[in-house]
Amino acid sequence: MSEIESFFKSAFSVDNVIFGFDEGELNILLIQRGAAPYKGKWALPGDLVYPNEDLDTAAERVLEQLTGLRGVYLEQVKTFGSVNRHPLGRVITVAYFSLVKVGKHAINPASFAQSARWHKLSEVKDLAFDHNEILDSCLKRLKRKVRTAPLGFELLPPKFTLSELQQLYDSVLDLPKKLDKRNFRKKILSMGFLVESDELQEGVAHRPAKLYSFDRVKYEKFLNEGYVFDL
Amino acid sequence: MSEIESFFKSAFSVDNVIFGFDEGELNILLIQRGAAPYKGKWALPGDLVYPNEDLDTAAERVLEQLTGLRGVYLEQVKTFGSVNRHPLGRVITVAYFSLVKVGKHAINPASFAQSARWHKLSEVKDLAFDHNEILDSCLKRLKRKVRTAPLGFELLPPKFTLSELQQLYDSVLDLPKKLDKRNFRKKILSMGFLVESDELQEGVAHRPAKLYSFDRVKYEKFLNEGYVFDL
DNA sequence: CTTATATGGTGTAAATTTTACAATAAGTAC
DNA sequence: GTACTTATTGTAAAATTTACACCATATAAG
Repeated sequence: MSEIESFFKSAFSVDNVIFGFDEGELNILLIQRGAAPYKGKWALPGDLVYPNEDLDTAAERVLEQLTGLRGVYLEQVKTFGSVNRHPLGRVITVAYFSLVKVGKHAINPASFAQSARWHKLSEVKDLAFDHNEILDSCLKRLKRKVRTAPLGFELLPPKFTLSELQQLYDSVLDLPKKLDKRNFRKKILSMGFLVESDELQEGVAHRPAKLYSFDRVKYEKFLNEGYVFDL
Repeated sequence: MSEIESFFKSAFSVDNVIFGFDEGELNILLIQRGAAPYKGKWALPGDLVYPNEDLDTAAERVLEQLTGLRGVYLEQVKTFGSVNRHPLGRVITVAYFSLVKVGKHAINPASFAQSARWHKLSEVKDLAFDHNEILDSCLKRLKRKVRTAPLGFELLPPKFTLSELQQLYDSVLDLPKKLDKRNFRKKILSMGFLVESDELQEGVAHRPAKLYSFDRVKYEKFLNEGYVFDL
């Protein structure tokens, strides 16, 4: 094999850390591998990139095949290419993370693996390949990004309470101390892109909270006036 | 050709945005292409990744072959993989940026291209391939990173004046208003990891400034005490 | 229906950080 | 020695961040 040919003995893939928020906790969607290598192990959903497919498109495809969702938030994070990261050959993988609303979709593992399900982030361990490292990178990115862009809303239903929103931030940021309730509400409301609905929370055994929603147009105005999201 | 084979009809490369700081301005090191495609055009230095080479190693190699420098700051930024980004085939490229001290090295274009030289960032335009887009991403990353980590020092000689340091920040950040001199000095000195030397600036036609240097050990202490670099 | 329980919702004062701003000091050039 | 250029330093006002506690309103239990 000529030297130039050997450059083409490689493939590239995308892997997707799909974050969801459920039961007050950050979750990720994993597949269980149905074949070697790492048969039976949990792994990030991913696939080889098709020859005529852009990277972002491949990441969207993986997500859509698994969840049926389109148009969700997706961000490229980092590329992993250690020589021996894949037992069967040289495969470099581009890691993405996406944010989905848990429950707004059915999971279809068939196209990928023997099974797939949500895992509490706190219970994830020992993934296939270098996927623990990939997860760490994506989580770190999420923690940063969630403070500088209004991404939290991608993980919540269209209408949510301020406590749910704060719980989300507390969970994602995982700070030694929880955010202060009054200060959090003051700050997020002062930005002016959350709109109060006239609906209330239902089915709770206590005073129901008001439901709010994120107004994208108002957020654009907020940006155009020179403000920045910073939590 | 079988479908699986077609996955291997691709290659990957690294491209490196090498930043330097000279004459009060941010500069980048470009090569001039000696062969098609884009013959004669200026481009980012880069190369295919060897079959047994890690991505970071490839980026270090490109930098070392061009400048002779090792151990400089290098950071992966983003991967570009549009189907048609390379006229000769499917090549995805992992973009890195590095920070070097201009003048501490000789440039050796031979291994890459017909020539190579530093360009003022403000005068760079119309690069080969999608390299303008890559440059934009790296510059954006640098702008963010320089405020949250003590990277500026990588672009300066070991001993520098506070005015040089501020000039660097003004240049990199390119804000509508320059930083305030007194506030800048107060803030950076209060972090406690710049050490004043007993030397003075030489060869200037005005009061010479004190020279300072960055103390990496003191910076580690600063971090361990829970502070964060934030400028 | 009364009480227990749980979360929702709200304001203010102190501490800290950020901002704005100008006069003197110390060199070289002529 | 005079002109010129950049170096160096402090303070007051404004803005932001932090800390903190009580009453409201719903369901659940008795």
